[in-house]
Formats: sequence, C-alpha cells, structure tokens
Amino acid sequence: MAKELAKSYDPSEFEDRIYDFWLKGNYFHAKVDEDKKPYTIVMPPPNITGQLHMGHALDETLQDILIRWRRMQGYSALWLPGTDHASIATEAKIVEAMRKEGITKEDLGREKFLERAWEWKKEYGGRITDQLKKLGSSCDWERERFTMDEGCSKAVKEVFIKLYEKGLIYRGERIINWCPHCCTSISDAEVDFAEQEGSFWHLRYPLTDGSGYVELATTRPETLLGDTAVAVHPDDERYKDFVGKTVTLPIVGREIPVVADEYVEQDFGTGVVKITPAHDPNDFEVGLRHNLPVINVMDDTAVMNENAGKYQGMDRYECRKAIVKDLEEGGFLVKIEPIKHNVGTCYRCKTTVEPRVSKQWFVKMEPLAKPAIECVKTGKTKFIPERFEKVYFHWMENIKDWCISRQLWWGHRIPAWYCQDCGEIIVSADTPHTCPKCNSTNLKQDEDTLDTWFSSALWPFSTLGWPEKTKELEYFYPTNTLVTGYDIIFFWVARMIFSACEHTESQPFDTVFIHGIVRDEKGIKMSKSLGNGIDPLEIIKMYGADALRLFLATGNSPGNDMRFSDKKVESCRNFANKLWNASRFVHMNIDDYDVKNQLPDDLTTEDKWIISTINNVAKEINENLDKFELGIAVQKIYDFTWDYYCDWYIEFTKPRLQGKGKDAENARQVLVWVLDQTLRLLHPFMPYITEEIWQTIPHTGETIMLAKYPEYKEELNFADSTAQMEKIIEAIKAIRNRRQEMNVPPSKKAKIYIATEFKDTFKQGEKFICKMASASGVELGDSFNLEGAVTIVTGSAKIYIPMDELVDKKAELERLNKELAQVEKRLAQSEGKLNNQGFVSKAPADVIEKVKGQAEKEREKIALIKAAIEALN
RNA sequence: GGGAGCUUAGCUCAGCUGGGAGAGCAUCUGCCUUACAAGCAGGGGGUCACAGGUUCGAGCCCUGUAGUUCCCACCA
Repeated sequence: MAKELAKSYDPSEFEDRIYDFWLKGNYFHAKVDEDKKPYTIVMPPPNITGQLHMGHALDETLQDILIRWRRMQGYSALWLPGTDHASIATEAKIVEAMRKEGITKEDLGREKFLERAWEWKKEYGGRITDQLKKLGSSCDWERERFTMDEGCSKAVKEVFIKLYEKGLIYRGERIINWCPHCCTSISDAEVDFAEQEGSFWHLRYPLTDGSGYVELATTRPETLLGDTAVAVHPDDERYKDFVGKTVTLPIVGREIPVVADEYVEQDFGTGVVKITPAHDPNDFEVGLRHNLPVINVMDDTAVMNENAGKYQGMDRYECRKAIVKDLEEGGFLVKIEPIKHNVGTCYRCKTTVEPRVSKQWFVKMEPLAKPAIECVKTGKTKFIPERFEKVYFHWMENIKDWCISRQLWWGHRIPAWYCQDCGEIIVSADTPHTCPKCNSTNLKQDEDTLDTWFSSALWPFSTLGWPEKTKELEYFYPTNTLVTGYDIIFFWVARMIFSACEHTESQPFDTVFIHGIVRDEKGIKMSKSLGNGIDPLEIIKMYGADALRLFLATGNSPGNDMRFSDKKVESCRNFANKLWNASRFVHMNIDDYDVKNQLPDDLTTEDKWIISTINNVAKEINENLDKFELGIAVQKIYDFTWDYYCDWYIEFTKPRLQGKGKDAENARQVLVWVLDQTLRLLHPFMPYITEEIWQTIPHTGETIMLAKYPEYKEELNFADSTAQMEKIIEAIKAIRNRRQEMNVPPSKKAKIYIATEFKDTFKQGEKFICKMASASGVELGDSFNLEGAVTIVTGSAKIYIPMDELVDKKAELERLNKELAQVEKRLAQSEGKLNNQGFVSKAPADVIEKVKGQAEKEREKIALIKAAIEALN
C-alpha cells in the first residue's frame, strides 16, 4: 500500500492494485458464521456471450453498495456471482462462427457441437466477469457458479422430475411461437410485438353450393393453404343461413365448413374470419371447439411444405406474393388495404415469429402461480418501488402455460426418454436402460433442451447447493435482496418466485429492488443496432470506476430510468479529486506528528459541530440505505464532504494548525477522525479511492472494507455547538456577500463590529470571521453608533462594516429598502398564519412555535434595518 | 382495449410519512486566499404541466384534462 498520496487524483494508478489487494486478502469471501447475521444477494447472472454495458454497470453498482454496506455493518455478506449459459444467444454465436467455416450443426453432430460450445465457454465465458471486476464488485468469486455446471444441472433435473411426477410438466401438441431463424420454439415472454406496415387482403370464398360467397380479410394470405373453416358469430343475422354450409377454398379447392363461434367479432371487418388452426393461436382454439383438422403448411424455417401444394419450397413471403397474384387472377381478391399492425418477433433475432402447432413440453402454471401471488401479497417478498407488484400480479394472474422445450443443443437436455417399442415416456435423472413397461432396451432421449430461464429460475437456491441440504443453503437462504431491472420481471423474477415457493417452500428473497435502464444523452435506449451504447470500460479508463459508480448511484431513484451524461461523470470525478485533495491537506498536517485516530477529550465548538454533523449524517444515511434510497444517501455524504468538511471545517482548522500546542494537536486528531468516518460512509459507493486514502491515514484493521460502518451515537450529538457554529457561519456568509456586492477586493480588510446578545459565541468565532470574512478585527458590543457603516442583519446579530469611502449611500439605501420589503413580506406571511384561527387551533404545537419564532426574528430584523436606514438618512 | 410512470431553474434530475423549493451542469461577477482552477467566494434564474377538490396549510393527497414515455393484451 502506498504510504503517501500522489499529487493528483489518478484512479488508473491504483484501482487495479486495490482490487488485487482485496482479492489477496480474501475479503469478499463470506463464511457461514453463526456469530453473524447473514446478508445475501445473488447476482443476476450475465450471459456468457455478453459484453459489459451500462445496464450491468448500474445493476452491479447498486448490488455492491448494498453488500459493502452490510459487510461493514458486521453481517456475513454474501454476494454470489455467476454466469448464464444463454442457450439461444450462445448457440447462435457458435453456429455463426461455424457458418464462416462452412459447416453446419448437423455436419458436426450433437456431441462435437457441444464440445465446441464448451470450448467457446472456456475461452470467452469469463470475459464478462473480468469486466465486472473493473467496477470494484466485491463478489465472492470462490462461489462463482454457472447455470450449466454440475450443481445447477442437478437442480434442473430434480425440478423437472418433481414437476413431471406432480403432473405439472406435460408434453403436448399446442400452438407455440416458432422462430424460423433460431429454429426453435420460444415462450410467450420471448415474443416482442413490433408495429409494422402491412396489408389487409380482402378475399372472397365462394359457397360450395354456388349460392354466393363470403368476404373476409387477412394479413397473412399464405396461411389460406392451411384454412380448415371460416367462422362467423352465432348471433350475426347476416350469416345465419351460412352456418352449416361449406365454402370452397380458393386455389386449393378444399371444401371447408362455415362454423359459428363467439370468438368472432361482428363489428370487425366483414364479421367473417378464416380459420387456420395450425398457424394462429385463436384459430387453434376455434379448431379445438369445432373439431377442425389442423394443417401445418410450413417447415422449421418457414418454408412452405408438402401441404402447400404447388407453393411447396417457397419462403412464406415469396408464397404470399405468389398466392396474392393467383387470387387476383382467379377473381378472389376484392381489395388491398394498407394497415399498420403489431407483429410478433423473436426477442433475440427480431425475426417475425410464426405461430405453429408443435409437440412441446409445458409447465402447467396455474397451480404454481397461486403460492407465488400469495408470497408477494403477504409481504414475504416485497418490491421496491411497490408499484411493480401490480405488474407482477397482473402477469401471474393471467399466466398461461410455459413452453419450456427448445430445439437447441446448448442447454439442459430434457431428461425424458421414449421407448421406441411401446411409446412409454420415461423421465429420470439417470439414463434408463430398459423400458419399465415393456422391458425394451430401445430407448431414445428427447432431443430438445430446456428454456434458459428454466435454470435461471432456480438460481437463488441452486447456487447454494439445493437440492442438497448444504450448510450454505441453511445459512444464506432465503436470500435478502434481488437487484434487477424492470425489464426482466416476467422472464426471471416471477419465475424465481414461483420456483422457490414450489421447491423450497420459501420466498427466494425478501426484497426485489428494481431499477430502470440507462439511456443515452438524448434519452434514447442504448442498443447495439443503434450503436449509441457507451462502454463502461471506456468511461472507467477516462474517469475511474469510482466516478462512474458515483454517477450511477447519484440522481438515480428506484425504478426510474436515467440518462447517461459525460458531464455528470466528470463532476463525479471532480468530487473524487476534491476528496483526494482534502486528504492531502490532512496529510500535510499530520505526517510530521504522531497523530492518533481518536477524538480528544477537550473539543472546541467547531470540533463538536463537525462531529455532531457527521454523526447525524451517518444516522440519516443508514436510514436511507435501509429504505433503498441509495441516491439520497450518497448525496448526503457528498454534501457533507464538500460543503461541511472541506468548505468549512478544514478552513476552521487552518488558524489552529499554525499553533503548536494541544489545540493544534486536537485539531489534527479531529481532522483525521472525521476523514476516517467520511471515508467509511463513502466506501460502499466509492470503494477504490476510499481504500487508497484510508490506507495512508492512521487506522486500525487491514482494510476499510471491514471497518465498522458509522452509526449514530447519542454522545456525539452536540446541538448547542451546532447552533453556535451556525450563527458564526451565517455571519461570515453575510459579510462575504455584502463585500462582494460592493466589489470590495478580498485583499482589503475591514474591522467588523458585531452587536449581539451572543457575545460568547462570536468571541469564539472571531478568528474565523477574521480569516474567512476578510476582517482585520472584530469588536463585540450591545450596540454601536457608527456613521456611514454598512449594516448587515443576521438572525442573531447586527453587523457593521465601516467602509465610508466605499459605501455608495444611495445604493446602500436601495439595498436596505429592498431587504426591508423582503422581510416585511415574510413577516406578513408569518402573521397571516398566526392570525388564522384554523392554523392556531389545528397545526401541531412545534409548527406553531416555529412560525412564532420566525415572526419574532422578522420583527427584530425589520427594526434593525429601519434603524440602519434612519442612520443613513 | 387495460395498466403504469413522467411533466419542478436554460439543460439533466433529486425532493423520504403534507409544515417556508434543492443539486450538478450552464450562465454572470470577483479571486492563482500555500489541499484542490477538476478549485474558492458571491449572484441571477422556478405560477413545481393545466383545472378543480380535500386541508389551518399542497410540488407532495384526491378527481379530471393535456402532453410524453413505457408495459401488458392483441382484432382476423
């Protein structure tokens, strides 16, 4: 550790060194310690394909603040890190790399492909965690996990089998969202709706008996090939006679029934809907109700299949064009109407999703959702801010079954085998060798893997050893705080809650602390495609991790988005520099002495004032942090450091430090003690700079990370001294103000006369007034009669500055009159309240007292100003 | 269609349970005062979107309106 501080603040000089120091000291490691209370955060695992972005930086910063704070408070604070295998994203990356080599997944085969994937993971999977370290994240790296490691895989199998045996996992033919690009099913949550320009093709389907036709409209004419009915509303008078008849499907020539179904809205369009059960979720339901055949007309890549007749082999959009052309030629096309409509797209690749009937595995959600709703309703888990609970309830209460199978190779393979002889399904953790039903050995495992979120849903407990009853699980679980963005409440938070309720009979965490997203300077969401992302690592290089962290913590309120701003990060860096220089000042004054980091017995008024102030700040900060008001908390330390410690206290010590005796020694001790407290308060927010400085000042302990977090102590509360110092500061400010208004150069000193009843207070403040308000001397008295002096009135004193030659009498009168008007206005307000019966009878006593006091002061001030005006005239 | 957030200084935003509006940046003025010009001191700048209501008292609570952002559902 450095013994002295460099001349200027250069975070790049020490941040990496400090992080290594922490790692070497093993300070991030949380032990099962029955003498301490546990505090646990599991990190939302970033994708192994990920690159650190501002969203991570925010998420990590908030978690690190909480964990460092609790650790300093004496908790056994565990921040458990890890990464997610991200099946779709990772598989896509590897397939893409292979494509460049000219090979496909199929060329390679499953095993070889997985070998490659694991190679890739080995090579790049740690990149994101290395980047997290730059932020100063104090995660317990010894406990780092991966969603596909042995333990997590075991948990996944356990859960799958448990749910299957309970009948909560089933396999069935349902309509699902299919991504033709990723070639896999995706869950409802993974579909993004995007508004697109499209068309309404109005078509005529002739009645088979030749008695006319029905007109209907579609946005996807190519699905006509899979139509198995047209539907009308049962009450629709217009089509009453049509129900039961058949129409002949244009081009195809298939005879399909006209059915009546409540699903159809009479008022929309013509009131007739074509029914394509294989390619539309609503139509699928209609099909079930009317026993309609399901004709799938596309293959995995959305290319028309053998059921598409002459269109076979065409891409769905090619087919659309061809069909429209044929319909037009056949006289079936009435008109084309341009429309804007929402189209489902794959959240990973943005390809338009094709709804499609397919055999998949599902989780039956309703029985799982119930306890999960209860969990939040009863407050076992609460959201911060609370409004997100509404979002959560709405989703949970309207939940549909979860499609969990994916046609991918990278992921947890579904632990189900099919007997090739009798069709029996065997779900088992270990590979079965014979069919329990027919004893056949001809078994084949399901080819599919599970949705990535299936394993992430178990993260809070699978990472602690579940299903084993480990001592870690016993001690650290349920976890305390989950910190994440509102954008993954459905994907992840909700699923963790119902999984925990089902499998651990407990909430996974007691608080979900939700934050917003970091937007760019213009308020636009940062995205790869727009190229407006800002790389946190670049910002760290430029300003330091502490500055970035301070920026992310400041001005950020729970659940709200924030804008990135270079300027703000810069001003945060400036704050770091301020702290750095204040510390250098302290060093200048202690390095040649043997200074103890403890408070002396005899404290001056200003010592008591600064001690009392930071003592109360500590109290408020702990309260704010308890309520997850991180932004407010850090603002208070910022203000204390800059506005109290630097601007005033350090200045107060300067005259004392000139001296040699006990007073100077005491000042040195208080300077160090308050700096130490400040560094501790600030440490969770700005860990690097606080450690770097702390190591250079007198301290006990190895690291500030394990120093006790300051808390309020009654014996350090000095209300009287605080009131006294406030009087002096008010006077200094008032004098400075007047001097500047009159353009008096700082070099010109003037004697100050103070008429006050608080003579002791101002006697003590004399040296400060001289130094900080450019006074050559101070004279105290009950009243002064000074011709041509400038008069300043504060709440506790009347101050005169005799500077005849500088006083512009007219301007001075003007100023005094202006001030008089202001104070009179104030007084009118105060008196208005006091004369108001309602106020006097209903307002709380302390408020009434306060207003009375104000009115009193205002009257005094008015009298003084009037006297000053009198004197000038 | 349903729901949520936001609207406060020129800009970006804080403002915790209702009790005399704040910060950073920008701007203006004066300062190289030996920790710091990444700084010091001081100033100017606000009908807290609008309209009602509750209250002794509203930036804060209630109702409505407008603008704006987002989420959910999805209509063929």
